[in-house]
Amino acid sequence: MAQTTELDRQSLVKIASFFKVFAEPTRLAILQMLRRGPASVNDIVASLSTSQANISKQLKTLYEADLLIREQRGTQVFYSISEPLVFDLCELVCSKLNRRARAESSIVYEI
Amino acid sequence: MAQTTELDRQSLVKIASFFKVFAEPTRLAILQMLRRGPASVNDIVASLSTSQANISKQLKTLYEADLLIREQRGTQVFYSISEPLVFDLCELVCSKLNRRARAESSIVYEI
DNA sequence: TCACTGTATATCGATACAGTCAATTTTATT
DNA sequence: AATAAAATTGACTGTATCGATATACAGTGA
Repeated sequence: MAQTTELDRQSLVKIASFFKVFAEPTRLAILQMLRRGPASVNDIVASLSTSQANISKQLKTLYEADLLIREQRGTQVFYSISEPLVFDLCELVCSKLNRRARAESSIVYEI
Repeated sequence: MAQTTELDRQSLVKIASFFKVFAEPTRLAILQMLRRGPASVNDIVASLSTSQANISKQLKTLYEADLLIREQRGTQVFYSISEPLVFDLCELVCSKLNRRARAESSIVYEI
């Protein structure tokens, strides 16, 4: 049974770093795309409007956060989501933003 | 029934901004403290090791993200957590980091 | 080995923001 | 009014990082 303790600074820094991974729209766009299934870097580049270099950089960030699986096939590299947590997290936030948005507009957030 | 749609850039930016609020250790420390109940700015300053001006600034960020309730009593201002989402979010992330950490150490993350 | 494709990295300009210090506002007290 | 206490705001600095361009690297086939 886990015990609730006050976290030291170092632990808070780690948690903050984890949230930071989700705190960029391009990375969220990548996650949104990968939700449909594995995709190569080129697939992702084709579906987003930013440079390949930038996609690669963001994929590295997501990968190092342990959120993605990397699989090389020939010259291509396929990425896929490794953590169901990704969906849970986004669902939580989206549902909150939806609740909030419903009061003002009809936009529905969903990843 | 909510319908799953691809989000446009603008929506992703909003979601990213929301995550960004959780992406700073000082703000997480404030949330951790407020978890025990409402506290004045001074209370928070006393329990954390940063300036009062900084605490004020971070409180403002949390407040504008709609995560805190602000209540003025005399010259003091009391803040408290307004969103159960805060706990859900942190629990999700902490449990993941705990799972990951257990393989390496005995640190237990909890907010 | 050479050329080609797919991916990763190096570097850089621009921007964002945490944190600090000083000044200011706000409320209560005398 | 004047003063004090509590909190906020503004200007500033240093750091981090997004996105872009150019380049390098890895794998494949001729």
